[in-house]
Amino acid sequence: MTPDERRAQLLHASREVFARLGYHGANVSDIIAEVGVARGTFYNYFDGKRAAFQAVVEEMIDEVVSGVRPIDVTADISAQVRANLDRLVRAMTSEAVVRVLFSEAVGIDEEGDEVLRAFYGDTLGRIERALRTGQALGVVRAGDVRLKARCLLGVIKEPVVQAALFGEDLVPDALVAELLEILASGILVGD
Amino acid sequence: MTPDERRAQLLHASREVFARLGYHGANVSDIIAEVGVARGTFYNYFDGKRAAFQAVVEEMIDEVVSGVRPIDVTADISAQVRANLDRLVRAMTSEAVVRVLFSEAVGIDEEGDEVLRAFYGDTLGRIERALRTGQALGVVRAGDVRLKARCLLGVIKEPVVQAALFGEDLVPDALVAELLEILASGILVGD
Amino acid sequence: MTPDERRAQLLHASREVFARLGYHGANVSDIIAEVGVARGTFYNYFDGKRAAFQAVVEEMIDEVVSGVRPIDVTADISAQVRANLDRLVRAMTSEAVVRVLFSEAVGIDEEGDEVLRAFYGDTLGRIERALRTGQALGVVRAGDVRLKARCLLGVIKEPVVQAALFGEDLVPDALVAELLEILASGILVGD
Amino acid sequence: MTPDERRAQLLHASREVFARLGYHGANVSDIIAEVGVARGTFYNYFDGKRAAFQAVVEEMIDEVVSGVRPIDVTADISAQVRANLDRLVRAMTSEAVVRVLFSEAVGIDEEGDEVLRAFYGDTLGRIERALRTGQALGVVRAGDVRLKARCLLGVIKEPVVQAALFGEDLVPDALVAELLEILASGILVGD
DNA sequence: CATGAATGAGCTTTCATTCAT
DNA sequence: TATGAATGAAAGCTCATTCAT
Repeated sequence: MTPDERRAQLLHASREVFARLGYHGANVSDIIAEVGVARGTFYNYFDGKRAAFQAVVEEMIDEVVSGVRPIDVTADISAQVRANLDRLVRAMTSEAVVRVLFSEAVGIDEEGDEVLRAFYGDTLGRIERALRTGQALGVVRAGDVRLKARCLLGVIKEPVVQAALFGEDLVPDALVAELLEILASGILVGD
Repeated sequence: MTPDERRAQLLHASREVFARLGYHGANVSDIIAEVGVARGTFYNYFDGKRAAFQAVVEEMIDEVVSGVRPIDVTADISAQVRANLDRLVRAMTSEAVVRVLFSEAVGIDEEGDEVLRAFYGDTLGRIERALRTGQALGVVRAGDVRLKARCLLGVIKEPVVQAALFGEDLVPDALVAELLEILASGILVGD
Repeated sequence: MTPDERRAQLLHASREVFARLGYHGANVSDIIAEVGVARGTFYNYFDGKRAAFQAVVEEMIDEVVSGVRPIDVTADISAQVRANLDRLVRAMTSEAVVRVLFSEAVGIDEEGDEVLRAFYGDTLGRIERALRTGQALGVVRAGDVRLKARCLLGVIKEPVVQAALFGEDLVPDALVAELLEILASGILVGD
Repeated sequence: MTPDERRAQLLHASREVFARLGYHGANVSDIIAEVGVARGTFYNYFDGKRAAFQAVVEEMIDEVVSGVRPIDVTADISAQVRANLDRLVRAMTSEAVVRVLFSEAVGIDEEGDEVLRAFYGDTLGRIERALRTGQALGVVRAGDVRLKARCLLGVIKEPVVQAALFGEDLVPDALVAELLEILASGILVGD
């Protein structure tokens, strides 16, 4: 087993353990037990529990962020929006991601918050840009884009978080459909 | 100082400390230092750190939930919706509430999750009922009410959470206005 | 047992243990075992192993330093010198003091070195002042007082250190007598 | 690179590292990093950290001890004494030697103490023999030679140790001159 | 009721050493 | 000989909780 494989193995185990037990509930012991490796080995690959968690968070952030692609205004926009939404929802529809990224990662320490701010800053920035492009094209309503972006993020995230909290399986397609409708028309019957 | 006052005092201090330091970052020492009372006294009023936190969470849940009143269909509906949103946003626009309820309270233990599920179940139930009423009245679009309710919660909650994460002051009025627009018409320019 | 007594008890045990095992050889476990107290109790009284050691060192420094009294030039000088030497030698003729102060305390960390520098600075300062007074009175040879002071300290300290290293019992009186002779006439037969 | 060269290289690096960081502060990692060699290689040449330190100590002891030559009574004695002192002071006036030999080497374990006892026994034995010769020749005062030897060692060693502790540069010539005066006449103005 | 000294399980982390390649 | 991944014993420290006063 090469060092790279070992590291991957430990990272994977960390992800499992942190998702199952949470940051504070998880021990280094749990992680090494999962891999079947000695305590010292863990510290050969990560600076500590905190660093392993950070690595897990960053991996998850990558998964989520990489799903959001910039909109090509010369192609079918609504198809791209739908595709982005779809990838985003699917990336978030992993209990592990929800648990770790949206719950455990919050408020561990200042450095962790920094990473999270970077994540949200990045994600929201992408959404904002898309919205601004949409405004220029006349397909997005006028108004505070930052606020709209946050609302949009919330409308996507919350159903996922709630499904995880209640242990339900989320059907991505249904959520995407609902989201598209809300995007298009809101919730109230506009006349 | 009567026992009730003592308990209130300790609860208040707990709230402050948990909001400032988070559940895992806070010590019983911090709480008793805030009140200026001996360690044993704390345990005379609460079963432990966990129980004090639970009490804080429940107090906060009450504050948030009590803001959402049932809609009286014989009166001006949109005014009631606006008023509900307003109270909800204001109740959540306390850094303490956001920090404790939306971050720290998640995933501490199974019992805590139960309380949280109750909270969200209650809140979402109220929203669902309102939506169903709205559907019956023809002012809310058809479709999965549970999903809509969660989306609605997210659209309210996320801007608040993000503002807290980035340390910004949130203007409730602006948020409420935005929310109303999204409710009514979505984000995209309807045809 | 009052807190003060407890602290004294722990300090005493720390002194014993550090003297016997050295700083690096000693564990907090050794100290609490000596007292028969729980681990946490130790940390209620000292910030940690390092702090307990510091306290021991400072106690010992006090014992040694307090033995050196300023010379009253209006009284019998040589008697005072003899008395000072006597107290100094006796204070240092404790295996514990020698071991801890002259061996273990050196080079633990920068803060520890600072304390040690303060100790030596203080002690050597007293000796220097006495020598300068002696020079003014014409009873001490001219020359670099700082260097003389260090030589003087060495001539006192080394026999004590060596006796400890070889596990011999040192007879303070014999050492004091020898020191007085060296002070007065050196080692070589003067012309 | 021959095995002998490798060993010398590792020994040199150990010396550097132990002098800089002290025995307990130094890691095997530090030593191999200094040489740029793998961990296992270190253990091919030394039995372990302890053994490498011992080798360093013994090397230093040789340097110091070899400076003290027996007195040839048929030649100029005081010139030989001066030369011995000079070599001794110069050998000790290396921060590395002082740090390692006079601080770190003390009290590591029983075996280390044995080596140190051997060193001091040897050095003090040489000094004692010289003193005894001097007594026979009538140039050294009568009295306990062992005690005198220790005092003599202390008067040499302490200024060196103090200079190292305070980070001062020691001028060997000045120290030698002072030592010669103390040897000859003590510190007090005789008769 | 209030006090606060005592408890001790449990956690993270270090690092000298080994040994298969 | 050189390598370096793996090992695991051992240490320091925290802090929620208890209970005798």
